[in-house]
Amino acid sequence: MTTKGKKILKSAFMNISKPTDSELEILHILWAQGPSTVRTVNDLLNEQRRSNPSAKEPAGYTTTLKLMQIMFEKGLVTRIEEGRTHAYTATIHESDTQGLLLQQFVDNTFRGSTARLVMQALGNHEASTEELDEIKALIAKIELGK
Amino acid sequence: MTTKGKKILKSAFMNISKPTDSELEILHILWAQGPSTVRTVNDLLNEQRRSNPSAKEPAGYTTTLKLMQIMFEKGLVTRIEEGRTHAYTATIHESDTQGLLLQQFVDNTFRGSTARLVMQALGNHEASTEELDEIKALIAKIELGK
DNA sequence: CAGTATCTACGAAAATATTCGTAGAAAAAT
DNA sequence: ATTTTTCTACGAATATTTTCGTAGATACTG
Repeated sequence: MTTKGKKILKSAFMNISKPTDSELEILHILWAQGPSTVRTVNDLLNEQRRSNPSAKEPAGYTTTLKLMQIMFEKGLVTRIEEGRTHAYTATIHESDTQGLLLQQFVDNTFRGSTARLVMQALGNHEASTEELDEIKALIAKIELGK
Repeated sequence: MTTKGKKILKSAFMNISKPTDSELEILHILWAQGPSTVRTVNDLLNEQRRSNPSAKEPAGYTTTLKLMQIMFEKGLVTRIEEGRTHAYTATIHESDTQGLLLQQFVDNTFRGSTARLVMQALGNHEASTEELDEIKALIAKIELGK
């Protein structure tokens, strides 16, 4: 098996394949919670899904278990045994992952134009005053560094 | 079949399902070129892929044909017969599609926080002075409207 | 005209992602 | 101590996406 054509996360960790949408849902929970059991992840996952009408149907326990086992095989998570259960931890950092997914998304959807992405994001979405201030501050900081 | 859990593009056009990655590649070509034949799309597609080392392998002609036929069935494109061949046209607008894909992407990857998306985008990517100015202008405009 | 190239349509294989049932071990509950 | 619950492991069914081979029609070439 070659890696040609595969999408690869090149964070501090090499050769970790891009997480699927389902995997990303789980990663978000692990990032927010820290090391968690399958039970915890499954409960939180379904809680989120139930409170979001456009989300997928709640997942069965073994579905989440299987996904996390696959993520373990892929190297997306590690796990340690705690008695009978396993505590899972994400091996990749949230911002690394977001950065690389963003890069791919900009390439795929905006043909690489970050500016157009930002315009679209700010234009469509109702950004709060606080968000806008944060962004302005960031721009100022970037301009200083130029 | 219900639409529950399906991802739906609600642009001016209702009930059009979200394009897959491959479909998006084709849409980009149609958006850039206007009405095009399968042959044209396939040629341009493979040209792009060959010049991008992290892209997928070039696609066979019937692969692209089949994809475009499926897109036609889904309503993502229309087509008119031109002699023996078909000229395909995207039915959805680029900015509508980008907006809705972006919404999903922000939800999936940034848990809905547009601000964090923008921060990540500006932070990682080398934005040009012109881009930054454009963005500042946009922010000013949004703030005026508040 | 005969042969070759090019097109559509279509079925189905291959690759990938998602879901769940079942089995067996360990813990908890009664 | 027996029953019930809660784990992991694992195989396999489903669903989705991507790829391609083949067949038949039409256009092009020599």
